[in-house]
Amino acid sequence: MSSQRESEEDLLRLEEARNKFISEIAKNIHLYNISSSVGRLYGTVFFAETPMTLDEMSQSLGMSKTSMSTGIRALSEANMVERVWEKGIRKDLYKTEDDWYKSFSNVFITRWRNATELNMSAIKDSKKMMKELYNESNDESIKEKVDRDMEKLTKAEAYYEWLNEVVALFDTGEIFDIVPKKH
Amino acid sequence: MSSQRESEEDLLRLEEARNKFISEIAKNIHLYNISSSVGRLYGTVFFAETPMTLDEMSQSLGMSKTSMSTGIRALSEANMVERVWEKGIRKDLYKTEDDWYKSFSNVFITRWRNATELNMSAIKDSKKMMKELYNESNDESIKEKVDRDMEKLTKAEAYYEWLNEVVALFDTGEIFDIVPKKH
DNA sequence: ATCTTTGTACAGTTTTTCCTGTACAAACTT
DNA sequence: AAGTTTGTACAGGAAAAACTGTACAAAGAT
Repeated sequence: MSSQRESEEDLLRLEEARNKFISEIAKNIHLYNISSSVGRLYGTVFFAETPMTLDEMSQSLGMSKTSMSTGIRALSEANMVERVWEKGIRKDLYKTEDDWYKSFSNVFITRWRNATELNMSAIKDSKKMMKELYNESNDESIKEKVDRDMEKLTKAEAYYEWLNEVVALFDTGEIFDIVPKKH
Repeated sequence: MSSQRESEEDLLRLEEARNKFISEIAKNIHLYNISSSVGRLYGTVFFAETPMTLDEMSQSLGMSKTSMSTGIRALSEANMVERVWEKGIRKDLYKTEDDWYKSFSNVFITRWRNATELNMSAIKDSKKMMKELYNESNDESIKEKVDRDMEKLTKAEAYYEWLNEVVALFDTGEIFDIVPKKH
């Protein structure tokens, strides 16, 4: 038999244990470009026994419902939480995406693919402008400068091509042949 | 022969071509947890024909020398620029690290390794607390909750182990056997 | 030893980000 | 149809980050 008092103490201890992990998540989630307090939100939903409503989150974190709304949106965009349907319940319900591999890949792939593509396209533009300048200029010192710059850009380009292939490794799931998922 | 006027125009065009790339870097450098204006600083040093002093950067960007100092420190910590010695020159000189693979790896590895290790250690702590609670509690509903939480944490742990191995792939350079460097 | 140059710590200001409360539209209930 | 409930847009306020100028210590020049 367990007394009421004991149970309350136990619940506090459970809270404490959960909080340890939640705090760490909050500290490191900036790697996903997500703020620390939205990280706490994630942690809260992660440990929730059932999918949570915005009001429950607000209550649990002592923050406004508006913040919960924007926080959940950020987490959704990063594929870290998802909306869940339950019949008879009018409020929106959210749970954490339980495939951690998927959320990591999603964030990593989208961010880096986007960056490499934009950078590569900027390099192409810059090179094109420089080539034209090279052909049209009569100034030797300018031509030398352009030459050096183009070389630098070509090196950068090669790197971005490499990075793009690395991203593809994750995108295709090939990475899991190299480093298998753990169970 | 090239006139003075022509050369000035050419220099402007070169500036413009460089700026195209610099702006793109500035836009995407937040992926390295570096602010946009420090990204411009990076780009400026990248295209400089010789290593730059803080005063030259300040002049070139129209920003305070203090900002250059802190900006360069951030870039150094990310291994994106390095200090360079030239005899007879008293001022500190900086150039960009020209091995892009190295700077990427450095940032990626340090950040993610650090995060995974802290998270794994937090998971271990949380699990330990939960195990103790499980053994000491007499409340069945608490025990169930603890059970479910531990399962969640175990899943997260497996993921972090995987991530850690992925980081090792980059750390050891093994990644270059899988996706070879471009030339 | 004195004078100059150079990088950065620090305090104050500006800009940006984060958070809240109010207000309201969309959807549901009666 | 009128009345509720629920999520979010938006404006204003609080907190954090970025930037600047001043001041000074360390190192170099005279």
